[in-house]
Amino acid sequence: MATLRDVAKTVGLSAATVSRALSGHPYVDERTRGRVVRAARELGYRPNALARALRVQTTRTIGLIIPDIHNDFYAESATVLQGAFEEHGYRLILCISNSDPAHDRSYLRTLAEHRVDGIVHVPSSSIDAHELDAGGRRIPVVELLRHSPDAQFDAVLSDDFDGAAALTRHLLALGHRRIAMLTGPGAFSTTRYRVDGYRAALREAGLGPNDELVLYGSYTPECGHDATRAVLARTPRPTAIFSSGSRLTNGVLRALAEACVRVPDELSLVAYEDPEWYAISVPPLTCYTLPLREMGRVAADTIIARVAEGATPRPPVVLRFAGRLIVRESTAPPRA
Amino acid sequence: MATLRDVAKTVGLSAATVSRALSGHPYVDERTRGRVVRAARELGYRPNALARALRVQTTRTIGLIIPDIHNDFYAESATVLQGAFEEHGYRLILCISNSDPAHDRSYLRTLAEHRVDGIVHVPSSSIDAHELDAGGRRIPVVELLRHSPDAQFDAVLSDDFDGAAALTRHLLALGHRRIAMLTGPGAFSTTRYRVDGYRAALREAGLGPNDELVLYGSYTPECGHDATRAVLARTPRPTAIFSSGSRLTNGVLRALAEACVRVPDELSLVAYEDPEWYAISVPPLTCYTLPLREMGRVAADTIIARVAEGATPRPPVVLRFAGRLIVRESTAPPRA
DNA sequence: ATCGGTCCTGGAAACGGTTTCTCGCCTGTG
DNA sequence: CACAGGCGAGAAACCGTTTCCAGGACCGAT
Repeated sequence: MATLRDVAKTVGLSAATVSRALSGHPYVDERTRGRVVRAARELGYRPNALARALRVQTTRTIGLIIPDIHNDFYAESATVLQGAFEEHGYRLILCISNSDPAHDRSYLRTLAEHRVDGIVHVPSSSIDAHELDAGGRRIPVVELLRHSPDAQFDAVLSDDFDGAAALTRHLLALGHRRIAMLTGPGAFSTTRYRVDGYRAALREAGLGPNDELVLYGSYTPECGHDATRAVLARTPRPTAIFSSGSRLTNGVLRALAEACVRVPDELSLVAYEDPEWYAISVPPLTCYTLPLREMGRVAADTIIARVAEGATPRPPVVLRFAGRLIVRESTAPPRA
Repeated sequence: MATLRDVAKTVGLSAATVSRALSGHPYVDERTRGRVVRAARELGYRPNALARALRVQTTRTIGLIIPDIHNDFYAESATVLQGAFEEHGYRLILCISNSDPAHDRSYLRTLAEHRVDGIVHVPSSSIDAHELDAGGRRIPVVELLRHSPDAQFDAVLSDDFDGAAALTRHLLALGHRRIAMLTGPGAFSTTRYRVDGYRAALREAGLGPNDELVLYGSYTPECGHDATRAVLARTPRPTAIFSSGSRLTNGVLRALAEACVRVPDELSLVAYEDPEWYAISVPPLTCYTLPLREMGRVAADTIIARVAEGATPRPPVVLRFAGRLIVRESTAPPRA
């Protein structure tokens, strides 16, 4: 077995003393401690984290729910968060929701049942706050990147409105007027803000809202591919495409290559996010990059602070991080 | 609080009955069950997974340790595994080791302390089998993609030898003779097998082992970039590059673009793995793709079977999956 | 000699579920 | 009427820790 009691038995001490000896408690004789640690090692004793957590009512574990592990966007966040938690002695449980509200809720429930101390959530659904009640107290939640506005959670967001507006303005300044926007589900706050930013930029330029050029879908390469084909078939054909996610961009490029449309000569392309391969794409892509590392760190600090302060009610804080436009070679003035 | 006993108190029953009512036990009056579930819902009762696990001595949780979440290779494995576990009612705890042996071991220990029922491991170090003793029994482990040969674990591997040989033969058949190989740490089994495959293909072609053309590093874009610059500086310059990992490939392409080396006119490029962007790269990359989905599923089935059969000792099985050469447009006969 | 601290150690009660054992009740049967 | 057996429910033990409460030993001060 090798439980605490087994160790206690072999050294002829009580479980209490063994526990104290191993957890560095003062008031335990150094020779006794030596005997205990030696016996523990020999028996291959490994503490049971479950039992400990049950007793001390804290797991030092934080749950992270992200929609998609293939998206650099979220992969990067996960990496940063994990590093930050490690520094503070927290473990990370990573869940992948595939942007499915049912999965989303199910993971939330699971994490609550496992009594994680806190949750960092990239929501794919709006959630009932009381789903998070567990063992009497409310589990602290920090929302990352996406926002469920009615629920009163802390949030660390990017300024999607500004980002989309910046990309659109860049195209407008080059002279583009028919700009197709490819984006994800309208249910996500990110999608809505980006579309709003796009519209606002058009309005600034005195253009009416051409909502027939906004194509909603899911953030997958297939969707980007199909939407691009649809865009290319339009008459008059748009002179620029705004891809609202890196996996969409993948499909966009494939469709453009299939149709032998040259970028930026025949069509300009701007994209949200900046995964590794944007810079080495041919041509390198003009994009809007987010300070993901910083955002991840802030999210980690926020949730850790919330956990530490306990149930003290404090109004939620919402932070928005500005990104940066990177002009590369996928944009040029329209030809015609 | 909302514990089981609280529910019991409000409906005037014993904790035992409430437990039975909620877990679908027979021999509990249907009207009683109704009252219990109603009360549980009203009180917001949420079972404590820790307490349950402590009692029933199983967590229905499986740990997965991967080196790098940014690598499509592992991201895909994680996705497949998660899906498979979900079907069988297992949860997944995902740990990212960054290919650091210290992290690797630390996660192994953490997972053991949390009494996961099994572990799927992409090893970054050779591990002591007895590190996995926990609560008396040995936690089952399945190794994925990489192999620690001395430890007696089940393993689901790709045939790295064959893959590297296939890519090298493809280049040789086109007439290449000076083929540089860019690869990761020599400590990984994957790296060693791939280098062996490369050497074997050269030997078949009657070429001596030109080990000065094998550049070891780490599987990062920076490393690919720097190694490529080093390769380009060699005289005579190699006519082809073999990139042994997708993040390496990223750096290779960037370095080639900076040096204005055209692919495949001036230099051919083959790459291991096949992430989404290989096909839309310019030119699309010739590569060796692995049946990741299938491998993930087999790994999941294997670990679940091991968990189910308990401590029954059974000799470890090692499976190797063959991949497939995909010839795209990054390879051509050498010019000179 | 008594008292009041430190310094060690042990007993026992949690933590929140599950499971075994037991027991009473009811019904049907010989 | 005695009895077997199925059903429903409760008491108590258990999982492996931590921690509160006590108590004994030892020391110096009163």
